[in-house]
Amino acid sequence: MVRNEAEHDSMSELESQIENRRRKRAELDAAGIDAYPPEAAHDLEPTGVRERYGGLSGEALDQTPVELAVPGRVRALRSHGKTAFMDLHDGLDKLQVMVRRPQLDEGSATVLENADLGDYVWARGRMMRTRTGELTLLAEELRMLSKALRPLPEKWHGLADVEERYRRRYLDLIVNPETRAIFEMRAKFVQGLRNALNDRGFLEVETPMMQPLPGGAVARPFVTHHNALDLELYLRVAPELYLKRLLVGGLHRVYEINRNFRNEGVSTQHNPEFTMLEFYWAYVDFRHLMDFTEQTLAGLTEEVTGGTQLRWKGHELDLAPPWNRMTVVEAASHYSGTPIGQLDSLEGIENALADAGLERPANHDYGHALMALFEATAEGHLLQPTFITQLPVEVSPLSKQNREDPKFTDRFELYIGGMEIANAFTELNDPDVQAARFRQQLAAREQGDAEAHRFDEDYLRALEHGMPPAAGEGIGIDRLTMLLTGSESIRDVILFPLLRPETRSDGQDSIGE
RNA sequence: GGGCCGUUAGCUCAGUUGGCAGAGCAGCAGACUUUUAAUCUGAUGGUCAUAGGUUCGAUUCCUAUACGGCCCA
Repeated sequence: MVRNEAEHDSMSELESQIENRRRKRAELDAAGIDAYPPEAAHDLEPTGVRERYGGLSGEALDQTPVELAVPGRVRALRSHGKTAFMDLHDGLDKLQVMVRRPQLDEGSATVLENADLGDYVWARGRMMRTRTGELTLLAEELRMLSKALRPLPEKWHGLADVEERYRRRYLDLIVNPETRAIFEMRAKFVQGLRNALNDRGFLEVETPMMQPLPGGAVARPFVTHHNALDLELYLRVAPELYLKRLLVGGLHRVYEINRNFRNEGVSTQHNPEFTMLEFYWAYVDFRHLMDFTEQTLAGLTEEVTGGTQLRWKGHELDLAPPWNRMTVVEAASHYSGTPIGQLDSLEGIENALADAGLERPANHDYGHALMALFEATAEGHLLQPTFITQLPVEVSPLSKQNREDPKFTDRFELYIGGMEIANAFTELNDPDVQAARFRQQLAAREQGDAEAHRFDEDYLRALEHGMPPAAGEGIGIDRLTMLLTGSESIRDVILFPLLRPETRSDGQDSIGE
């Protein structure tokens, strides 16, 4: 296609910047300098240099010279005629490098000539302090470690465009130190959880993420296919049923920290893949897990953030034990303003739903109605850590019933900041009762409840071999990280959250259709 | 799925009640031997998300679409 002149020689701003950088790369090539050398022998990175020599005065550095080779990404470049300064970053800290052009060998001078913001550069020289007292490497030699062909976002404002931060997380991490801090805190917290469990004799295991029968949670699964076996498989919605098979197998304290996949909408609190800790503890019941949970989460919060208080959406949360404990009925009654006695029948709850202007849930039973009332009226108010106990049996197909009131199960959900953070219960280990629960779920499924639990014969068979009394819990790592870091969207605590694929904006897609 | 909002230079943002599109940073050319958001001079850089429509004229108004954000389901 013939285009007119104006279009012909036009080069976008970005293209011309890339062109400039490629030109510099070519000049390095022409000088016989490898723009992408295979290694970079060095003494310390910028953070290490500061840790080690940050306390030394200029005089001390002059008296006992320190020679160092340091690599890093060029984040600032200030040229003053015959002198130039560059800041080398390692992601945590920076080190200023000073060069005097007349004192550089020819190769180093070529590197300086052709250095841009964003390049990885290596500098060797002597440590000193400048007139302003800045700890500085006075370089005698420079090497290019990796030539960046694209420009970085602006140094001062960083990368603000939310979509760009998620799609190009590497840029977000380079220019926004808060982003890095979130993921470091997340890692530290997960490590603390592992330590807490390992210290109590738990064994970390990995169970299938691809399951022939999805189970362990009320959720819709992703479907996939194994070619060689010609087998429908589901990405797991929970590891629960496999971990409990391990209880049967005598692994009496087990846990797994990994991804679950639920085929549902995306929101500030939901990503289709998310990370859960699930652990199972033989011979204890759900009350024991409440104690363990509040102690452990409060302790780790303090360890990671320095205190038990958290700022969350303008509120001050305090994770210091003891935490509130109330039953679902108590919470629903309190926050909906319904007399507690009215909530012991399906009819009473449906009246309360109607009074609150809420629709009846599709599953026409006591448990689903009660949970609908609770979720609509109470959940968002539960800012301070609160254990909501005694969930109804209809929504708890894997929990053991309460011995006094069989309408309810020995189960709790933990709410913090208005979000469900954890879910735990005394495990149902009576194979006959479990079989009956599966049948009930099957009936619900046949009536159109796509989230109802499947009938898992292989799991029942395991229970028939005897599972010790036990309690199990799942803790949402992403949401906890949100609380710890004050992130109001789950996408801010997941490195690569699910986004729709980018489409080209040059109109090409709209032609074919 | 619904409602509201956003999309302007590589980045961060102005702006046009419809009349040649603006700044800072980055980039380019130059000056400068202790700067650190270096400074100074100069010249650049735009399909104003995409596709239609209204209009003498649309980046601006209208419609649709894409992607994103927030809220609701």
